[in-house]
Amino acid sequence: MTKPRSRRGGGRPTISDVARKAGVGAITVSRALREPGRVSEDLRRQILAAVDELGYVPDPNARALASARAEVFGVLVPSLTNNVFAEVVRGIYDSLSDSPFRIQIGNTHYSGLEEERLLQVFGSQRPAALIVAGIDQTPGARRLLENAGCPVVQIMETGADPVDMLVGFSHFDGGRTATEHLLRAGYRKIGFIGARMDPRSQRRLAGYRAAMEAAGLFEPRLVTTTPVPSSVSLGRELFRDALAKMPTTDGVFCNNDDIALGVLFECHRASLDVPKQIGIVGFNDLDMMQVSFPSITSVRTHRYEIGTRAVAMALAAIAGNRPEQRVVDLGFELMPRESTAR
Amino acid sequence: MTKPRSRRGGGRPTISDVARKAGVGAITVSRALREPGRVSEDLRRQILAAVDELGYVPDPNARALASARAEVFGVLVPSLTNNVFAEVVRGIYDSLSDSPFRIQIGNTHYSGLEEERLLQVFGSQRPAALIVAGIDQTPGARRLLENAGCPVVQIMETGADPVDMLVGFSHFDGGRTATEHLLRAGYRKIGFIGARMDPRSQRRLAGYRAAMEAAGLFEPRLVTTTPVPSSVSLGRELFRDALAKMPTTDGVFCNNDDIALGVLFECHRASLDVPKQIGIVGFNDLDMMQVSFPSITSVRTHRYEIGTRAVAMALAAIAGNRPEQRVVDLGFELMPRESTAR
DNA sequence: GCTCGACATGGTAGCGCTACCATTTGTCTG
DNA sequence: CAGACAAATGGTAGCGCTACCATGTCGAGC
Repeated sequence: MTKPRSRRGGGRPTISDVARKAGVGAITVSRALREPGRVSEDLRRQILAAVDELGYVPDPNARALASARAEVFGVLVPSLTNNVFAEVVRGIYDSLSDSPFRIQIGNTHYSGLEEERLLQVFGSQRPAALIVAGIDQTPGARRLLENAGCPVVQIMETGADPVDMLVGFSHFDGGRTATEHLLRAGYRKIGFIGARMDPRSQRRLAGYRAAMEAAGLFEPRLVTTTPVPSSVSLGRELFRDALAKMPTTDGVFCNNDDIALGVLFECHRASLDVPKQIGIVGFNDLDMMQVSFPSITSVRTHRYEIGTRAVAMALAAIAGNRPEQRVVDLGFELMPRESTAR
Repeated sequence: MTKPRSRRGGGRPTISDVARKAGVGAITVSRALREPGRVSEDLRRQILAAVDELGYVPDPNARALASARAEVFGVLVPSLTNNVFAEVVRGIYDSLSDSPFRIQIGNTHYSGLEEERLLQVFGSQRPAALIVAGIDQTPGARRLLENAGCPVVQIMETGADPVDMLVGFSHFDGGRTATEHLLRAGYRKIGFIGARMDPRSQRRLAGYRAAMEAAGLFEPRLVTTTPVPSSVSLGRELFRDALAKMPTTDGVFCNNDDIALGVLFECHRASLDVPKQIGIVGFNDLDMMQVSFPSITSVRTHRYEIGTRAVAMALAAIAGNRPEQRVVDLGFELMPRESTAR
């Protein structure tokens, strides 16, 4: 009658090792670790001492299995290298670093199908919460989110009909505000240059169009877009295309700051004076916008805050006090700079 | 005598539901899913049909508990927003997207203690593999890696004494090569500008210093560094500081491309001719380096490949055929451009 | 015909933890 | 001082899966 002790486990201490050492029941150890308030001061001390001495670390897999709930935040973003999402993710990490929650990031590559697949994978773990970028999920993905059985926060946008909660801002308004700024500065032949053209870019384009139409200045040939992923070099190329199409262009609203920077560099190369001959507005307001020469006007978005706020809302919902405000609009801020100061 | 069926689980189908439906034992379902070759054609078809019909998805937590091994890659990087690590992580994701492995990223914030803490957390899950940035772990972290019981790949550097496997390149050589290039182009008062100054930056600085000393041109006052995180605007500031200290500076080797871009912008602002009056070399060769005006010489590093290669090595080790080459040097490539062409 | 081993399948017993319920003890009420 | 009730602790029975071992079947080899 030998005890088969630790058939597979690498001999790591388990909760009953701790319990034995502390002279208590296993369940009390479990409680001492998760709800310290429910265990008497004395025992708690004893237990923590035993934990320390044995170097006990709870097994999150066993925990998840027994409680039917993993201490994991699932995060779905379309890109990892895009600075915007990197900032959001950083906000999420920073807000969660002192919590017991682990983070699992999925990269959807801007694909609805991939998003659906990842949602399936993430859902099978019974995560504590899900944070997903965007509001344009496929019907299948939306159903998965609705049945996830955990708080869900959609991020980056605003809208009336979130799955559960929503934090972001209006890309349409951002695009319109940027364009109106150029109009106010006196630019007339204002182009739109955009890469990737995901749903958010589309909404910024729609905002641009609304502003241009309101001014009676919209022309389809002012719009230059591509589904290719955004980059500084692409910005330069697209601007050249745009100028070839419309040589009288006197301003551009760029889909994002990378594109804007590419446009600025092309202006330097082509000896086009910014802001005199060409006005430039970017989107997101990365650090470099204020440093470039000339500095570039941009629409500042609160990316890091979107991450922290999404986590805060999810944590509140987990704790049982779901925020009454299910949709949070963090807005944006136009940062006028030299590139439009003529 | 009611059956307590699914006391807690959200009523999701389990492996025995599938087994019952397919008319086989649970263990056969398990095998059909993990080692299809060991189950007869007939049963396999039946089982997969049942899986489909019920919408069965295996519970990774239960799986991990039973097999004492989670299908998780733990990845530890010092920053999520730094483009360099974002690219590495992208490589890791892309290489793992068709595998059953999930990815868990930890952000160490350049802190050895935080790295140690995260290693503890990650280790408790019994991950399939660990990928960690750098070779300068604390003794405690190194011990945790050695006892992780899974393949470990250190990345971003080369060295003689990896914990297990290592993929990267020599930052010292990179720094020296960049500096030698400036020297060859005729620059003499070459400054070093660096932010953050993590171990890799330190090695690049050491490479710079070696090259300058070999040329008999090293001076401590040519070096301008700060522990502050890197950014374009910081690059501009540091360059101003450097010029104030050493007005005769005629070239700079920048710790990274952000700093280099900041230097370039400051040159524009101060009407310093690049490359005539000031030569600039960056590090990493981000896309924008080739687009800027003038384009900036940089040291191209193979970040994405570091990620894919690290995963390939880990997967090989998991499969039992540990690569004979435990240390892989992916090298780097100097990209000479206008910023040093005088 | 019989043994042997390869192959296919299944049963049993956990993996390490927590939900649920039971028990004990102490404290407060009337 | 009985009764009620809260607080502290423990036992039992799983969570859903897989490692391990057992069983059955079949054809090859003697």
